[in-house]
Amino acid sequence: MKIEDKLTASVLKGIKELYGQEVPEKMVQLQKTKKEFEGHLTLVVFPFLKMSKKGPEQTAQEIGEYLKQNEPAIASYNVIKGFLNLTIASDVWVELLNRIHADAQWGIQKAEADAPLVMIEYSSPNTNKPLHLGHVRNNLLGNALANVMAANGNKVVKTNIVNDRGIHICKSMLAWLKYGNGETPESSGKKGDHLIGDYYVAFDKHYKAEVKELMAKYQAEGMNEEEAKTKAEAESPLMQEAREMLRKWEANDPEVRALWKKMNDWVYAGFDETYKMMGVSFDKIYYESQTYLEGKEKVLEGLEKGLFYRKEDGSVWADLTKEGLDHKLLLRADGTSVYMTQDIGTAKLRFQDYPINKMIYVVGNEQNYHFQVLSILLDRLGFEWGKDLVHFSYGMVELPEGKMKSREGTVVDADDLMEAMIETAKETSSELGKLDGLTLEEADDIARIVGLGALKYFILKVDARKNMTFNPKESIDFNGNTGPFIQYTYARIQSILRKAAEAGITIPAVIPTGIELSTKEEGLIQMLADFTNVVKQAGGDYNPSIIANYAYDLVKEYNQFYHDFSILREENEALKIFRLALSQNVGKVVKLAMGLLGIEVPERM
RNA sequence: GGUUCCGUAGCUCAGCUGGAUAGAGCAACGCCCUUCUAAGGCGUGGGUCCUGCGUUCGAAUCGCAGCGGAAUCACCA
Repeated sequence: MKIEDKLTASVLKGIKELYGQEVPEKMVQLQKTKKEFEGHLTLVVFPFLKMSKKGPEQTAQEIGEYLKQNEPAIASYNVIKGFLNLTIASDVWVELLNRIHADAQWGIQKAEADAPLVMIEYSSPNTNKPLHLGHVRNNLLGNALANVMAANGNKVVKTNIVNDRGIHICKSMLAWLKYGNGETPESSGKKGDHLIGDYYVAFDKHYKAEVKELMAKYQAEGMNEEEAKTKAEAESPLMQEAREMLRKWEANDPEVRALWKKMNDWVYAGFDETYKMMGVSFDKIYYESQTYLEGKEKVLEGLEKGLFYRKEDGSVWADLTKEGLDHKLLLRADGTSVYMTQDIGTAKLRFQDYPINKMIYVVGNEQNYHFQVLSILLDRLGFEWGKDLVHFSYGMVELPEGKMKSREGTVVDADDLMEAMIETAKETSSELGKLDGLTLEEADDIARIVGLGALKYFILKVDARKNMTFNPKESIDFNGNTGPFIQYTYARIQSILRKAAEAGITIPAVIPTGIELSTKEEGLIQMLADFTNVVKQAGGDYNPSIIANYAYDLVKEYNQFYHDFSILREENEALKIFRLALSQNVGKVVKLAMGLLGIEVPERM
């Protein structure tokens, strides 16, 4: 039983005995005592003044005295204004540590057989260019959120919907045919996704040149700038060719399809490498080329049931005015799908594959309206989870100059960024002389863990809803509130544990009670115990950043303890064992918390 | 214009399910390695919590109004 619950029960009992009233549990506000006051938990007594008919201080005194007499866990109390600060006995803390100590997966719940199934869609790249910083945020958030949901006892299916069709892919294909000279990832030594991305940029370059030329021609013929631009864009031979290619693709033209498959496979091989380095994975991948026709069927079904309506030109619409929104197009007049239709089709396939109880879409906040609409449409179409679907909406990553634009080449490439972070980590390690006595392999592994840890933590510690600025010139920090700071604390703890093992000290399964603890030590146990609540809150709020901030607070507290107290040099044997056990469990919880974020921790650094 | 989100120290951010004197990191300055990893610890300075009104014993937190910024309101995906 949690200490808070135990105390709450005692307070309720006390109120009844002192003031003769039953009060709801909600009125018992127990919170962590602020650092500047003595005590562990604080009871806010203002809500009880009406029944005690006394001032706040006197009421607090009465309740405090009652608890001291009747609740063995309470060692002492003090009253400041309307706040009753309660100090909990050392033995209670040691017993609590023992519970944490006995549970290798402290705070992490396992999914029961009847646990709800949560599907999380994230990443969702286009296959015409490599992953960039925006995807990095998406992938890290999606992966962390999946871990957090699983730690809350849900069955989790991670899924990725790959946008593998459409005009943008045709642009890359066309440029490759025209300017590629048969270049392949093998022949060029480039990653497949980067190779294709280069041709996407090449298309844009040639297209822009064409438009410019045509515009000049039309303007010379007397058109104004805007007219000339519109006409030039419409008549650009390159763009027309790309559209023709898309038509051929939709008509299953064997040649176009073969090229499409070849080039997409190059891209997937590249993506796989990036995902692997990033440490993210998927249980099931869907491709839009396979789902985009499914939505049409579902929409027509809805049309028959009278959920949607058809305009004179043949296009199909949903009337969302009752929900305070607008009319939304679902099928074009020529019968082809739009974005929304595809998402409906994907939903249909997914529900065929899995008994989904909850669907979470990790998609940027520019899609807020889309998901508002999707929720309503899925609900109308009879998907039970449609109404409560979660759009995990995250803010944009911007550069100091503003938004990243892939066509203008201002994007921060995911592979480059990870490589740069690892390189920086390596340099830093070397400067600090941390690599002495390590093999090259060990040093590389640490650099990878630390470099990626810095990047991941940098992104995950921030509330996902907020837009964030990334300055490539100022590399991500390794000191202060950072991933490496947390990893460093973990490595320190492991170093102590290694030394203890070398000295033949073993940590028993049960730490004996009967020792006097410092407030620092008690506070650390309190924080460890709190991890269960943190995981629950992160799951309930769909917010991984809570885990990140918790990990930081915990190691900051531990570092103070580490600085102020001796562990291996402590002369009192019982205390030494306790401190070792405390350190070990801090290390364990740090590793679990970072694991939820998808961040590894090194044994030394 | 409608909708949604954001606004806290010079910068990056916590805190927001109402509670005590609003916290960290970075940057600046000063101190601490013959002692378990100094990627660390300690200290100093730095705030109209966007503004106003309201609810409350109590508001950074809740409500309303306004200001500033972002996204979106496509037969693009």
